[in-house]
Amino acid sequence: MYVCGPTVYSNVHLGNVRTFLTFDIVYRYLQHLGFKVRYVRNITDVGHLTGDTDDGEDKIGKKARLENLEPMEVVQRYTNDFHDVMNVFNILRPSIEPTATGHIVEQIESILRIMTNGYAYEVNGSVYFSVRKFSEDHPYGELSGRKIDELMNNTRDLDGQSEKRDPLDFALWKAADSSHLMQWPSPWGMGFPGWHLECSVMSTKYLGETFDIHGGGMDLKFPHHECEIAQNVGANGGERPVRYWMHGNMLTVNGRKMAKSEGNGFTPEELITGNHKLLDKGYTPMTVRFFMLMGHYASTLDFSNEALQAAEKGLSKLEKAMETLAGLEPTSGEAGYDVQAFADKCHAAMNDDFNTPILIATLFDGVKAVNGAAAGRVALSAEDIASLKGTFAAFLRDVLGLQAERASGGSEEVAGETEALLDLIVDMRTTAKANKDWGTADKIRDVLAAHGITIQDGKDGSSWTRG
RNA sequence: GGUCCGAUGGCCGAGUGGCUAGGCUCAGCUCUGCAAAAGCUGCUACAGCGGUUCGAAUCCGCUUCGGACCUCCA
Repeated sequence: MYVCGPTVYSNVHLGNVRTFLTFDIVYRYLQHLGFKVRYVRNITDVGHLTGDTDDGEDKIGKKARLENLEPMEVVQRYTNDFHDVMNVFNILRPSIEPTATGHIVEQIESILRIMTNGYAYEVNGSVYFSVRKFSEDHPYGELSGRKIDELMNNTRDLDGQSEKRDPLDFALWKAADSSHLMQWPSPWGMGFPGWHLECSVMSTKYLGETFDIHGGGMDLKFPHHECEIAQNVGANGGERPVRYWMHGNMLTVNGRKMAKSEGNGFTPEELITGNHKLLDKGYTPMTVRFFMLMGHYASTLDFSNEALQAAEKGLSKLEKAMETLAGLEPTSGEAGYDVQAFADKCHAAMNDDFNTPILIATLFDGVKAVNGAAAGRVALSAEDIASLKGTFAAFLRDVLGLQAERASGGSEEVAGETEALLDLIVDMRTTAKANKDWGTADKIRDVLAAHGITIQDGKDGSSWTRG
């Protein structure tokens, strides 16, 4: 599986996170099913232009110039940021994370093959892919459902400044003047590779000329992925280098795509701290992850405080059920629960195009059974409980990647002491309750609540939980 | 302007011809010293109009509104 990774010239925002989360789920589920997955996700560290015009500047080069940094300092900074964010959201690392600058040689070789096949031409030290020529021999626009003639008629900028023969052509190699911070020698002089090329070259190198899954954001479908196909076919022949294309849909804010240019993006940090004008409060990374998984990856997902709060409550319900399940004792009786059907439904949900909303709905069905068992309404055998534990662990933890939130701060010893103290306090409150000293009992509960500790009175005594 | 997609209850969001999605919210009830948690019940959802069909949220047409892409975007 190949997924288009980030261009590391600025901090990632939540919209970016959604896409990588989508493919994290694919990766996790395929592994759960027992597939050996080679997951390649690139880092774009050169070649991504700020525009498609000939004076378009390299995004990383521009950032480096503006901040007076080495381009590789920019790359390192935002690559680190990207990795940090992926870790925060519990998104697994890919098997291979190649960079564009690490594959300049392969890119030049690929360009030479495309030129040999007659689909590219050189102008003033730059090399362009000829879409018109390519389309005479192969389909172009198949993936995004576009037709060459329509594209020709609807090209926006028609000013004749371009050295391209055709507005649809795209750069494989761009000549660089001495002011460019990033440039490499090539058969056509000093320059740097075009953006689309790196993905073609790296996917082919690590996954072969034909591979199973190619993912990326919906906004990359055209032209990026269309160009990738053309380059692969133009260099290696064949017709369809990718068996399955998967596109994650956009995260929207007030119905509009979250994008840097719209100024409506949240950084993960702003979301967690709640430090943003559109946010009522902060949310934990797992709440955000759960929120995103409540929608199907192919649908747009609208961001809102209400939706985040719903996710927070829902996830909490699941987590509580996990705790309940851990301490559940086997019972015998009539009203049982079909744990096998439950597991089967979980698989069926994911088998249907990674339908995480259905999976979550199914998990809530399991929650009902767990709570029912805890209340003595549902009878579960030891085998049933073991099965439920296995299914929840597999789907909630492994597939959905929702890990238990850890109490913040403190070493394990301190945490242990805190727990002992809390147990003592709750015990004292139970004594107060037994003496009908409601004032003391309520005061203890209120003060602990102010510190994020919730006390619950059950029929078998009181217990406390964080958060 | 072109291409494509979408419109589901108070909110989010699944579902593609007949069967309760689910979560959250709100109200009532059970339990409880009071809460919380858990449970039960309800808030009579499928943008509008027409068509196909025994039957349409689901298929077809039109209308209205929204979005994405066509330029860099996850």
